[in-house]
Amino acid sequence: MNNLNLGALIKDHRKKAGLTQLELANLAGVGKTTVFDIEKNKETVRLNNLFAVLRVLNIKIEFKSPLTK
Amino acid sequence: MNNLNLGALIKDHRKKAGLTQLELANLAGVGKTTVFDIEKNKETVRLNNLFAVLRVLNIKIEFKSPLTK
DNA sequence: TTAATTTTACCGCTATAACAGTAAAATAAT
DNA sequence: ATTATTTTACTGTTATAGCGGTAAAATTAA
Repeated sequence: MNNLNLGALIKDHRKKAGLTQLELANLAGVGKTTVFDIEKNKETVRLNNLFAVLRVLNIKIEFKSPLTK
Repeated sequence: MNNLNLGALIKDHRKKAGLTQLELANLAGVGKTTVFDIEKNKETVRLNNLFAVLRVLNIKIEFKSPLTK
């Protein structure tokens, strides 16, 4: 899905990992502004930056369609 | 997963939909270069552009982690 | 084969994401 | 309450994604 709550999902995972936005940003190798934007569901972020954040939080992406099922 | 074959997945769906890169780009409201880049697994594309392409092809995204399971 | 289509790969230009500061809200801790 | 921490929201600058145009490969159709 075009998950509009991706930001909330990431924030929740970050909190449970005991990380601040700045710590997550440093671990992911992105700027703090980018983490802030991602958690605010700003969809103009770049895919590589999102991937870097997801990797730190151990969140996997799956793509599904009628063809892949 | 940080699906490295997202490009191939999209290309496959596009082909099965009988669309050219240019047609898909127009339907998604992005430039042809963007579709080309996405199919080449260029991860610096912007999330909104990827979402627009996925929507046209009816591909859904899911995020999974030990916490969401 | 040849012709038509599509994909790949450039180009220059424009718009803006990403960045590190900074500072003010908001939240949490004492 | 006060203090410390974190988040939010700006800034100016820099790097580059995205764009249409073009043209050459590659692929497909005739």
